[in-house]
Amino acid sequence: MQKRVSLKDIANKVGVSIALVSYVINGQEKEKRVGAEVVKKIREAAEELNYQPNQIARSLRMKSTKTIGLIVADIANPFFGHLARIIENEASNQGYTVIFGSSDEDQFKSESLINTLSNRQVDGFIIVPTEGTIGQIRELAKKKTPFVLVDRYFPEINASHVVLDNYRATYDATVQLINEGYRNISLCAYELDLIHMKERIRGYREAMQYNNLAENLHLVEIRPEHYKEDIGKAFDEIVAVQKESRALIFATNALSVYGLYCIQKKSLKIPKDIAFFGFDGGESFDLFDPPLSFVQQPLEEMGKESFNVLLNLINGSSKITQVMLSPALIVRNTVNT
Amino acid sequence: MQKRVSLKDIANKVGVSIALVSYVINGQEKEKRVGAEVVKKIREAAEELNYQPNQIARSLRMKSTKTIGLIVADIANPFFGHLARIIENEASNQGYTVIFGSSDEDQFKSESLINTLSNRQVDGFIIVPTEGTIGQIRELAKKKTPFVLVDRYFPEINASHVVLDNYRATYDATVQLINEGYRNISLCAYELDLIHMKERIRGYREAMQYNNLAENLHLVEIRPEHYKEDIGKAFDEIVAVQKESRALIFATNALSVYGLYCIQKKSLKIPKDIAFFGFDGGESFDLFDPPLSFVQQPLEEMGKESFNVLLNLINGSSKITQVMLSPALIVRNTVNT
DNA sequence: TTTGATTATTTAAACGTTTAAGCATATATT
DNA sequence: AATATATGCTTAAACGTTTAAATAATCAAA
Repeated sequence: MQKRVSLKDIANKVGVSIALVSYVINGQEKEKRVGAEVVKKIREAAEELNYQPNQIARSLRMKSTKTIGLIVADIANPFFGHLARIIENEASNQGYTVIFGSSDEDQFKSESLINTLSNRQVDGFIIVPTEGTIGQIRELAKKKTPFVLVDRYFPEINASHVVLDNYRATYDATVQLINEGYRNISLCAYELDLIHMKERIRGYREAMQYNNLAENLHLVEIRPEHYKEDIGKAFDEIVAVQKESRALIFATNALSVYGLYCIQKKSLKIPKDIAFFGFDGGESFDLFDPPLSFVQQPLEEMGKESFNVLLNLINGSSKITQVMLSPALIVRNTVNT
Repeated sequence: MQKRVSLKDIANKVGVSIALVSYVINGQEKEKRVGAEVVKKIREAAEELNYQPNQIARSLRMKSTKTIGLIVADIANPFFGHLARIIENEASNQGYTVIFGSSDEDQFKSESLINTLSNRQVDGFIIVPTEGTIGQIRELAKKKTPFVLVDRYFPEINASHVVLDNYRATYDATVQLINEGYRNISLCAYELDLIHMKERIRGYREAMQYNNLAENLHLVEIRPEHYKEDIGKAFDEIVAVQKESRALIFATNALSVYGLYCIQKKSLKIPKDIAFFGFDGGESFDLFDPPLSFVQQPLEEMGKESFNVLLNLINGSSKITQVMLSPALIVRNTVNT
């Protein structure tokens, strides 16, 4: 790394003090009444030396890094990748950069990430919180660190969040299937103590109950670490027990994709043998023949909104903003079409 | 943001100088001969006040931020998302954090990203370079900024890189299809002035020539901004002209996925009507019936290797390391199976 | 011709670290 | 007893900015 040029270098070259150079570089030559001649010389010297400000020094002095920390479950997961991309764009438009980390749904990794990023003095966090991290989030709130939770949140904590209306997502999907004539509708969800999952389960459950299908309620709870095994078992059971009017709703994208894989393996046809309702888009859903139905999350809104809420907090607002975004049903493989 | 505790706070509490506290915090109490009693007091105070070092201040002083900049084409693209994830892990293991940015294959965004991250004093870069950015890369080299190019590189620049053996990837895929008995083999690639694409095209071309199929050579060049239109046209042409023994190789994942979409739309059956060879894995390839063949990139190696090469450069090595990784063919939908 | 205001510039502290150098004091060596 | 060495701690500069305050120079008003 070659030595970078600093304000001092410009000051020396022009023969003025560092302060003047700083004023000019920051466009404060008017307020600070810098002489026209000097302004010109400083500008030229900066240009000539190709001066680039040292953000680290500036951050130290200003106590603001113009950097946010983004903690997702896994950046390799396209859902979070997309979200990250949208947040990155929004941040960049506002002069912020993003440091990211993947928690892997592990509370210890989450804790270590929060610490690392805090020590790097990020101005705020956007966090997809993981099971068991409620204490960490509480701690952030206690320290008055600006942060926004996305995708999931803790109802016990009064903090800003931007999430999907998960209840409505599965409720609507279930009703859609009921309207299409299905009766044996199962929901495949993670066994997870996080509100978004609980809500998705509740949406399904209530939709079934309100439509007098309580006795057909069939909730398949999948252990995240054994999802392949558990989904496999669930299929065996469904195929053995339900003989007709079968439909399957998946509560996450990963579950949907592996579910599809099983459906293929068992040579079941969608929607003839079993109807399918996935979560989040994905290339496979379009490629299927016929294309598959799924719950679509408003990712763009989710990303933009979460950054903007965070920005407000960073700028000193203490208003807590809780946003619940509406899902959209992309309905395609109905028996009727 | 609550005021964070600094070395000074600890020093005041214990009643010693800041220097002593720094020594103890950094585990230098032996070398710097700090009294046992004082060490204990400082440790206790640090614990009690929950001291967390300010990395920004440390960075300024040490001229090292323990941060790297990662510039990919698009973090939302699962290929880059995975790569980012692997790099993130590797970096984290070595005490580094990652600031990322997506260039969108746009040279101006790339330039602005490089500048922003440089000003944030990243210790080095991992870059997936974009068309037209050779000047920016040259500039980095000139300034002796540590960097590693991944996925693509510029043969004109003597710098470290970690890439796939792209020539072999398409060469092997082509030969595989020839061995399966296909004769009318087309390659669908981007019209792009980047070495990885050129090499993929060359691999296909030479495989055809060496097997006396030069007259069947059919290269479909897709304009990145009009890929849907161009792929559509290509299909019309292929279906119209080639009547039998048809096979299609795609030079990137995105092309593969949209290609699949077209194949579905045209109700072509794989491999009966047309054989398929994709690039990079992807959930859809497994879900297809029968599962699809593709060229697999050693992502794990690519990520780890690129970070380690970068780390060497950061640590002062001036050795240029150029790594070419071998692709693997995942062969599945052959006519023979 | 002093005073006051205006204009242009410098000084210096601060942000939170790290670390070389200096300064006491105690202990060991001759 | 004088000197050398070891021990324990402090001082202060440095990293590259920002910015309030001080200073100096110029000019206008009285």
